[in-house]
Amino acid sequence: MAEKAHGPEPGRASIYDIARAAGVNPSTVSRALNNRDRIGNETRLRIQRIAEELGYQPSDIARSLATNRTVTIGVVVPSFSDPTVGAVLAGIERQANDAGYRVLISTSKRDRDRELEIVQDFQRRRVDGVIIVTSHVRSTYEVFQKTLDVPLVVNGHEESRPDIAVVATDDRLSLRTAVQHLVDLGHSHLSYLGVEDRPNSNTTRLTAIQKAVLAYGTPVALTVVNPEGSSDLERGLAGYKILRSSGSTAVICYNDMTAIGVMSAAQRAGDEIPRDISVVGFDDIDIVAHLSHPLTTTRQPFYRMGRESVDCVLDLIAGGPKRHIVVPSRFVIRETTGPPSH
Amino acid sequence: MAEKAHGPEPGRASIYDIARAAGVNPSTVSRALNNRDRIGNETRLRIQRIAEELGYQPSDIARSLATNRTVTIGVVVPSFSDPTVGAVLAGIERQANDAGYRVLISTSKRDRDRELEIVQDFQRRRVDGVIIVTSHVRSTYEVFQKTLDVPLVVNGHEESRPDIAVVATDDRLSLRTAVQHLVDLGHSHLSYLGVEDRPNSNTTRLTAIQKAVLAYGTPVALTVVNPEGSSDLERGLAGYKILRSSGSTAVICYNDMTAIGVMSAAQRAGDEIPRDISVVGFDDIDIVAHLSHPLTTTRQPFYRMGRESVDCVLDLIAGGPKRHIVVPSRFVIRETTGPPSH
DNA sequence: CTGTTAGCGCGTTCAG
DNA sequence: CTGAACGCGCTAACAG
Repeated sequence: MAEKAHGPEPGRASIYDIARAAGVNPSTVSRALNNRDRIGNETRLRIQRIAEELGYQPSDIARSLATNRTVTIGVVVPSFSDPTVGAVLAGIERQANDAGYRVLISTSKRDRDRELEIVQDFQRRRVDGVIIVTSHVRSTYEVFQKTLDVPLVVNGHEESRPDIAVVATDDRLSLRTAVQHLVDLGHSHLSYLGVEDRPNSNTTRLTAIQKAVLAYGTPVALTVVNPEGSSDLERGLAGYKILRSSGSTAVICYNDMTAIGVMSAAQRAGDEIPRDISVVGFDDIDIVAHLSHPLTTTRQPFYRMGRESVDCVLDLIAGGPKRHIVVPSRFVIRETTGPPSH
Repeated sequence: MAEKAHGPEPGRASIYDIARAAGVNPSTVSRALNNRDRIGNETRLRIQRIAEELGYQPSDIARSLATNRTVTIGVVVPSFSDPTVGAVLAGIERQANDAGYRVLISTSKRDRDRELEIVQDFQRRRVDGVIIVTSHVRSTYEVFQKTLDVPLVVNGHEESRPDIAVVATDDRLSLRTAVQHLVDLGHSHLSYLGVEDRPNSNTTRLTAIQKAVLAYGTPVALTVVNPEGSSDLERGLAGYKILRSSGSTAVICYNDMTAIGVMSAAQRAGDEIPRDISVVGFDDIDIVAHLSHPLTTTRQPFYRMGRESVDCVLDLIAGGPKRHIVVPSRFVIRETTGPPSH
């Protein structure tokens, strides 16, 4: 295919070519092809047939230049290899397509500068709106303020500046439930296994847990572990011995992947779950319900958040207000949590 | 942000505004901003400064209309929720960005018609090239033939029509190695657990296994299972009892996710891996090396395939030939395969 | 070195 | 109901 880059007919005919072939004016062709008013039915059909024959492919870029709209929303995600991102993207694409919009995606790799560059690139491309999934805007706000001139929605942050539209889950509630669950089971020494490369959400979650723990007074202790590693899985693997040596009998992990790492390390160390250690994840990615030890975790409505984000940005485009949407998450108890053995 | 959709300066200044402010001609502004030749250094700097002050954001769509290039390559993927896709996309984005290209992604949901629609949409947007990851082009070729007029590369298919550029791994070699491995361990009754929604690759893999099995003559039997299910995981779960009742002592799964399903079902049934059943996956997605039973599987170079695809399509854009690139995959033996117990 | 003049392909007035 | 003319924002010849 694409035998000769610019063959005779294929694809590169313009409305001028059609107009000439049909013996009409280009503007008439425009009307016919866009099913506009004020055009005769027979000429419309004739023109459409000719367009078909010529293999006419309208140029969206010319159209965008003329209409000043691209019908496109730009999406920034941290990575493609994160299953949670996949679910959000699926929701975004679905809702956007339903509304007749297209989606333009780039990965920030969790890099502040890159995030900013991408948004600026989006603006050069004249996207109608932007969604940033798990963003750094909060800390880069001044720079954004200066150069941003497009409707923007941030997806994933619980709390943010009131002048930024946001769609998020409330991590705190479900983490409080998680702590409650573990305490009810009889655990008096918990630990939190965090990540260092996502300071915002990590701190939010840690704080939520700390608060929840404090509510029980002294009987409950909390150890915080922030292992190094190049992936969540590795961080989980690396964190296990540390938290184990701390004497805690249960661990709440930053997310499911770190939990998988923890469990893998436990298994390797000959420890039994949940007898020797209770494990709690976060996200509820597809696999964790089907692991040898189905994981207790909190289910995040990623797909739905994606759709909500689109609704939110479309509202903005239509001139609506900056909404702050919080969607509920749900704590799911499965088989990796149980009473401590001693 | 985006306080007023079209504020005073922000973002919507054109080279005309700059030209007026600088007292020069618009084309001079164009030259200055694109660091072209034939322009005085002081005027260049002056113009750049003014552009900065006005918060100038060049319009890529106007530029594209003028240059007839978008510096964008369109990518069709089956889904965002597939970890293998994530890796391919990461490679594609990386290589494309390194070459100064952007990437436009849409999901086909494995649907023929949707795949075609997306490619046509890409053409309307005038992308410079297209990459389809795990495509249906082979079976839709006639339709494509008619409407396609853009460099195209298919990623993932082993074999394809010679008139389509392709980047793929050779599944057959590693599957032969897998069969060899199992036979060497003493297995005489294998089974293949396939999927029904990807007939092309599924058939290719099945055929490869059948051929490999036949090479051993009668002593090796092969049972084929194609369980229904809405996800690979579920297909694995559903397939287990069938293949177990067939009497086979080892199973080669379509991919790692189905293998995870199989292992989960085995565990639930009280069977031990690999004592009661040896399990082989395909893909080597990140987690499987860290499961309670590290999975024997074949490692696919997804990231690299993504990069190669970009190189391939850029070659095409530059007028090069339709290449057929085959990148090697590697069979990795871990802990889910062992000798049969009886 | 810089200004002038044409388009790129389409939508959209405003006339007829 | 249709044609003519202009503009979207920018690049690219061709002059000066």
